[in-house]
Amino acid sequence: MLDKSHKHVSCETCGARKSSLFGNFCDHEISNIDEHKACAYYKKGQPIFIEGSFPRGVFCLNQGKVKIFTRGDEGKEQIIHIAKEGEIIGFRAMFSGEPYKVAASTLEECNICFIGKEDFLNMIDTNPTLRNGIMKELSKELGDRAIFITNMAQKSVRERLAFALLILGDIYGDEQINLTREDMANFVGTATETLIRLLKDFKDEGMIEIHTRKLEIIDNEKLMQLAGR
Amino acid sequence: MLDKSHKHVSCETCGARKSSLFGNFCDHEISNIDEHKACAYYKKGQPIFIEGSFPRGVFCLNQGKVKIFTRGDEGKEQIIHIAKEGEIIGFRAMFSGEPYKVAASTLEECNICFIGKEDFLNMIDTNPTLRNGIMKELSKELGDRAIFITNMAQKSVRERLAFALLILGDIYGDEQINLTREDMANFVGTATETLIRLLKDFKDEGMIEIHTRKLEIIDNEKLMQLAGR
DNA sequence: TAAAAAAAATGATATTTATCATCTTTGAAA
DNA sequence: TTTCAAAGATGATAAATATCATTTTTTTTA
Repeated sequence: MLDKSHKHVSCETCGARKSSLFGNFCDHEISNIDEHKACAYYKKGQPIFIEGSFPRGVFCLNQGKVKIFTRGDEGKEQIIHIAKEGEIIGFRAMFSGEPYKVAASTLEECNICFIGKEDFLNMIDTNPTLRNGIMKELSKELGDRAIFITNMAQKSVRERLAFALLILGDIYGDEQINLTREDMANFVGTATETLIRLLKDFKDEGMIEIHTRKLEIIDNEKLMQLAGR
Repeated sequence: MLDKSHKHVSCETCGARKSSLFGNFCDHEISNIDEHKACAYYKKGQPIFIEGSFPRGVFCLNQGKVKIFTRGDEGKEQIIHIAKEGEIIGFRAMFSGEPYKVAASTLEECNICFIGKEDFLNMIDTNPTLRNGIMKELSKELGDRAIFITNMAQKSVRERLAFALLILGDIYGDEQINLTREDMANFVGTATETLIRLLKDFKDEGMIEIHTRKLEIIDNEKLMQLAGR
């Protein structure tokens, strides 16, 4: 259980920072963020920002997992990305000048820090390393999404599930994958019932183990083979 | 028929430039590009760069249309974007440090200029306006691709075709849409046969007119309604 | 302009996946 | 604990779309 107070989480001691875009900031820069940011505890299932609203800053994920998603015409969610500790969320809309095209909400309890738009853009202007890191990140994601689109268009649901499980395995690390069947279906891009049936198949075929809500990957090799490439 | 010589196309007189990211460059900056770029004529169907290779610079589209695509496991193309006059192509891989995740090839005769990596990155570093333009572009595309993914996951082929036709209508402007059925199917993300059948339905329903290879949009309203939103 | 190649079109059929209805299990709250 | 709501699971059925085989039309090139 996380600390639910709104106590300040220092960037200096933030375990997630090392792996983040702020990873190589010097002391001076770190204390600059520390002074300007606000920290907050989020319950499971809480929205961080919603589609269509205008961004007022970026969010830095100190602890927990967050889903980034859009909604189709009938309101069904499509999960585009699952962010983990250390990721900066919502910086895309900071540059595009458009309102958010995606929404973000927590998948579990989270500690999230907020950096205001002005402060963030200021950092970008004055810190080439951060700037290059951001540009690199934007570019990488753009490439990933091209592949995501192609998978959606050409792979079967079964293949996409294998692909999704591999990604989820990376995100959850040593922890077991912990998502509702609905969220998982919305990540794979299929109906919840179809996802449930396929998970059972995967279990029967020895690729995963199902511990009620949590999933464990047993045969990475086989999943990779099935996912293609 | 375009000029097939490898004659230098001057940025000063380039009609496509006004609407491009170089649109507001001053004389000094323009002549800087002019000195460092190379111009080339491309035939229809010629590759500009391929998936997996390493980028050596960016391409500036002076005349013609270019498809940006990936290939799925069975080699089938998925068209991610169709670039038109004025667009800069291939700058994503310039920042990501990765090889190209997409390929580009011409859909018609093109005049394309090339700016080397070093020169381009130099411009980015020293020209904040260009840099912000690039970041805005990356961000916008990222948002567009989130919607693309969602459409793929949740819309029927019929709805996606309507959506695709609207986008193609924008790209082709007053010209008629001019793509092979296969390319169009690879943009919509469906089988060529399915696309052909649906085009006939759309014609019968009065949404488009088919002039052999070229398509004309007749009822924009109806397409928008069908595409959803 | 004829021949060949590429693209477009059509029909029949199979397969995948969504949808709807219902039932069971799990976890949270009273 | 017991109770209730949410999540998970299952079965039957329908619909959408892919696939394969074949024919026709258009475009390219010799």
